[in-house]
Amino acid sequence: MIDLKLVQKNPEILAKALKDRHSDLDVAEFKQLDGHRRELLQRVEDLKSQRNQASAKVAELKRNGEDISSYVQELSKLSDTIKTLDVEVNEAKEAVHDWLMGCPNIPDASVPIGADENDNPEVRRVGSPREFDFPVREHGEIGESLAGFDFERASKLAGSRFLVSFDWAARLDRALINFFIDQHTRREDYIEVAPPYIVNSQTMTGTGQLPKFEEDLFKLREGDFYLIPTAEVPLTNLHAQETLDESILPLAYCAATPCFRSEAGSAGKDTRGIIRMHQFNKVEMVRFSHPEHSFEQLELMTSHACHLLELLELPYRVICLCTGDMGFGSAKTYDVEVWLPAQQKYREISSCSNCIDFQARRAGIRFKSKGGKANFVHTLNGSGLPTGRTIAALLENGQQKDGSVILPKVLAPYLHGETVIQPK
RNA sequence: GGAAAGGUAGCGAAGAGGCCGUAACGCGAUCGACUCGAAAUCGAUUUACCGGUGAUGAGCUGGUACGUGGGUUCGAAUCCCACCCUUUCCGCCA
Repeated sequence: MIDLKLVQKNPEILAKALKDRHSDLDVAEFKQLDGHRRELLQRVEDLKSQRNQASAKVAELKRNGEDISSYVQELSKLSDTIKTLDVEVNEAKEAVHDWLMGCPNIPDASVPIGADENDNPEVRRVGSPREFDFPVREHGEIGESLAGFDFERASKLAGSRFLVSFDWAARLDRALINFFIDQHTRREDYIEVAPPYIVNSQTMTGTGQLPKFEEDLFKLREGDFYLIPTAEVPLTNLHAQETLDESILPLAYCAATPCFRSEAGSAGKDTRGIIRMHQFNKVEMVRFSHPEHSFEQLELMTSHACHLLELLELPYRVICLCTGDMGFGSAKTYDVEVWLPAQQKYREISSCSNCIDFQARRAGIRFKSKGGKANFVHTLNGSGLPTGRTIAALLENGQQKDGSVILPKVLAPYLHGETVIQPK
């Protein structure tokens, strides 16, 4: 949620942000809703002030044993008026709140202005795509031919966009999780967390999945429960409604969890392979930062995702999402894209965002210095990394002419030394 | 799933229709006094949000909040209803 005060005092800032994002929201509508709310509020608060004064008088009279019946009748009328007006005030408040909850974050000044993914500038490119002297196969085919992926049985068990992994593929998934987590917790400053995979609607609202993007989520039939689409949701909400001591910032968490996404609206996209699944495993990084340092923290966190790809010897590039392509809650996002030889394209493997105070305000995550005033922290999140897309990249980039796949040496300790996947 | 107890400031906890919500009492935190310094002691300060005014500050001023949402009442932390959560016990279970 963006700052109410900011919209009231500087509506032109939000107007520009909405235009740059190609949003169809109109600040004029907010002005009208908020004006209405304030007008009603003033009226009802004035009446309540009258009632409070009168009530004190009634109490005093009653204590002295005097007759209060004449007051009671008049106050009854006043209370009825207040009750009616209170309903209107609540509706007006809700309208303003709903508008704000549906309003995206304001992009940082450093974010390039653009309409869609074609306007995302490349920040840097690392490693160079390998030259192949044989026809390159796509990862789904490689995985199936090496008896690691079983799409048919996955479809039988659950449906399309699911995967059953066997043998080396299942082991590789587990190895990558351990490798990523070890890097984050031993080399960097992340604290490993094992959060719930199911959260309630308040938690989903804190990070911005609700109320606007409910169709992207899997909702459980019983109770107020949703499957997490990313560990960003439980990790960021760990400190919801808390005031942190300033000295513990920056605070970093990572978690390996399955992620569940309905992929509504992506029919026909990435139907081959394992790029877009309803369920996949991912290690997520989340950082809580002092507002003054959050953009440095974004660079740092992005470098953590990139470092993993370097260790895995995968060519990648980093792009900066333009205003039109950025996610709802983000003020600035870097996407890290890994090279997929079969597609002859860089494809998103990590998305690192600084949400500034947007999520912190929704979830009530504050920090306080000694003797200072509480203020909202800045929250950041990034993939580091998803196992599925990483495996896809490893298979395509490591494929050999004889059908085998050579995996990077760095994974050897996690695979009992077996870094070559041989055809049976 | 059943039963009981509970949910009030940073923490513990009192209050049981108006005299009690910047909320008793205890702890903690911040500042000050005493001290060479510390401890102990003494004193002061210490909720958030939404309006009005003002400068998105200070100050002044009004309103709201006792788990959440309703109800009764001139008036609710207090009475009634529903729900959520916590703890303990029982049942079931990896």
